[in-house]
Amino acid sequence: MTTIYDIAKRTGYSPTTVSKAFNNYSDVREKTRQEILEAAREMGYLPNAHARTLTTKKSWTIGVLFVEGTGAGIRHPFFGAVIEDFKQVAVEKGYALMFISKDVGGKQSGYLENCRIHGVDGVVVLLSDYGDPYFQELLESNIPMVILDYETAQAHTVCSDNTAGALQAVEYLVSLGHRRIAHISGGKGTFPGKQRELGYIAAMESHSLEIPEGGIVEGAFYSLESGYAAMQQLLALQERPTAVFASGDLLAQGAVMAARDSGLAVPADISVMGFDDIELSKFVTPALTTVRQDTALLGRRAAEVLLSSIDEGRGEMQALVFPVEVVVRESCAPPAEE
Amino acid sequence: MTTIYDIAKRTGYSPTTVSKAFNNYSDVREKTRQEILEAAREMGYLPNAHARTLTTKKSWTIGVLFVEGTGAGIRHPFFGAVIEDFKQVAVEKGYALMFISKDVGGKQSGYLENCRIHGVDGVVVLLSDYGDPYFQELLESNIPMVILDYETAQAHTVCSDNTAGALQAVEYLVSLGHRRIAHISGGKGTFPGKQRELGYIAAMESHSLEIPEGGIVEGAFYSLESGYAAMQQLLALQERPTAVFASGDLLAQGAVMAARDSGLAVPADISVMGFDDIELSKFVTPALTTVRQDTALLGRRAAEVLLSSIDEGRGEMQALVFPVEVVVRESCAPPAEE
DNA sequence: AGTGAATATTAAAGGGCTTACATTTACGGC
DNA sequence: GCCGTAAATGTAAGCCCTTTAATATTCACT
Repeated sequence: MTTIYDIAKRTGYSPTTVSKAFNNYSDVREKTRQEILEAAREMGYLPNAHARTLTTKKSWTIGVLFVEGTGAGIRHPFFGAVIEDFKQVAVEKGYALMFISKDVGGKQSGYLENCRIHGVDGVVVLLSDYGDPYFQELLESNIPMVILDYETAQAHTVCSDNTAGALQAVEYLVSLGHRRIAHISGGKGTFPGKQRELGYIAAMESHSLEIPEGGIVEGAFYSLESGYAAMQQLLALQERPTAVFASGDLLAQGAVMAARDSGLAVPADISVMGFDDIELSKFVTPALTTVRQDTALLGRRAAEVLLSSIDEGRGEMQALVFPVEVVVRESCAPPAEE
Repeated sequence: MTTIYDIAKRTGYSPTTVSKAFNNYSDVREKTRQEILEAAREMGYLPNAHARTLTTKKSWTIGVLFVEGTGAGIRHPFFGAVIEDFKQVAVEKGYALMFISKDVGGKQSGYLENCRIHGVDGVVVLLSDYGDPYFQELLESNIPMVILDYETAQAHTVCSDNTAGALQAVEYLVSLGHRRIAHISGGKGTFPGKQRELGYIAAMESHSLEIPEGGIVEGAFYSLESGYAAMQQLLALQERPTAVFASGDLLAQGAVMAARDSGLAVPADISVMGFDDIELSKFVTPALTTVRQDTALLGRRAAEVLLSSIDEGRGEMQALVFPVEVVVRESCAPPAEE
């Protein structure tokens, strides 16, 4: 492995000068720099990131805290899309991404601990359970951080305007003529779930529509299965709703399947609307009418916020909220005449 | 930041002993170790991975080479699933995962270079374009490596039995009574694409079935759009095939949509079969009959192969091939009477 | 020539950890 | 009491790089 010492020996300069040549110090003569760079190329020199980090305290590494345990992980359609765009700008700026787990080598250690051990310069958080004590510990720390799908004054946050999204969704259903609109809520603990539920309630109130007794059902983990189960509950209601707004696309799709299995046609007999616009939503039949989040924008802006927080200190915490839009497809229609 | 020197000072032992205490050397007395560990805990000591790596030459980091550029990246449904399981066993064994890009900080540098700079202990490769010269460069190197969805004698490889899968697919279609079976092939450059096409051809021959002129169409990037276009070509054929075997689920789904847009019902008028069994395949209508790859197994075994290659030297190259299975759902049926 | 200011180069000190090797301590046996 | 061995601990060098402060060189100008 070639080091700056080897280059120094070969060119006759000191290691100091060699190092400076690579780091574009203004006090090495252009001719000298060229000589050194040329030698480095010939010798196949590559800098050692660990040695550099050891002295500079800067690792050029960003920790990625990704949903663990639920079995979704990297597969998670929404977070997966966001992180991909995040990665693009981070890499562009010279950073590498590293997954931070809480149990490494079978030892329970926690996110913060692993961040410290690896000396990451910052962290991007994409979790669904923000109650996790290990996450809280990280949150208390002073590591530059950006969190997705969550809001807190303790860190920069980036999320979609869930409340407004839910509002728009209900608006749309109302505009089709629906009045008995039920809601399949996201998991209790999730931030977007709460927001969307709030938006739903607010929208119903603003139209003076009554929320049917039992008209809000919780679906766990945003999973297809829980959407299915939730829909079964809704269909068993005294007065069956004519439209259902689900907090996630998978929940919605589960609802569609439950309706179908009960002999109801979507959207002829009952309308179903989702949230997220994950990839599969345009392929299912009927294609899902939903609320689209701009994942590319979320990812990109999250990266920008984090990087500038790394460069310029944490500064004022930013809570970025991005607008969403209703994507009309085939799963909603005016209610059937009664 | 607490270091072993701080602990040494506080406990009165030397840094050496402190280091040994952490590394479970047998020559520190149990009582001493306890004292040191206790002090470390009180002082909030955490080891510095970079310093450790610098001396030991072992980074406990695995580089992940993930499809770039096509826009799919982490979203890629198949690779995403595989890497998730890979990650699980790697983390379990104490490794962290780091994404390796070829252009960092706007500089074109290449995979190998970045692996060296970060001193990764090994690399897992999930690419679709294995012709990339930067990948070739990496392949020539001696970095422990496991490659997915590819075969070469130069590295350990893990893939599904694509040929057999294609064979089984055709078998199944034949068993339903189909004889005019067309194929939508994967991209020219992809390894699984070639394998599956070969399997298709072999299967057709073994049944003495003629491959219709123009009955093999290439779909680029395994994308929905190219599946759609390919299907349009097939439907325009003199004698329309009664069944189409597509090299990927997205291709297949595109084909289904093309058929539908041409006024054909799937599977009543034409059967469509896919490959991969990505998540959405069970949600579309008709649910896609396809060939399932065991992504969990692929990921897990890939990790095991890589880790043992790291521990015990590269050794004999292994080419692991895993069986696949036909998943019967709704998109295939016996051909219509003529 | 001599001065001072600017420019170019280097020595040396870390950064936090591991490890080969050296040294000290403990202890049973004579 | 002294020796030898095994067990426990310590010294010091080294991993590769950066950075501060000091030294050397150049050059313009009296």
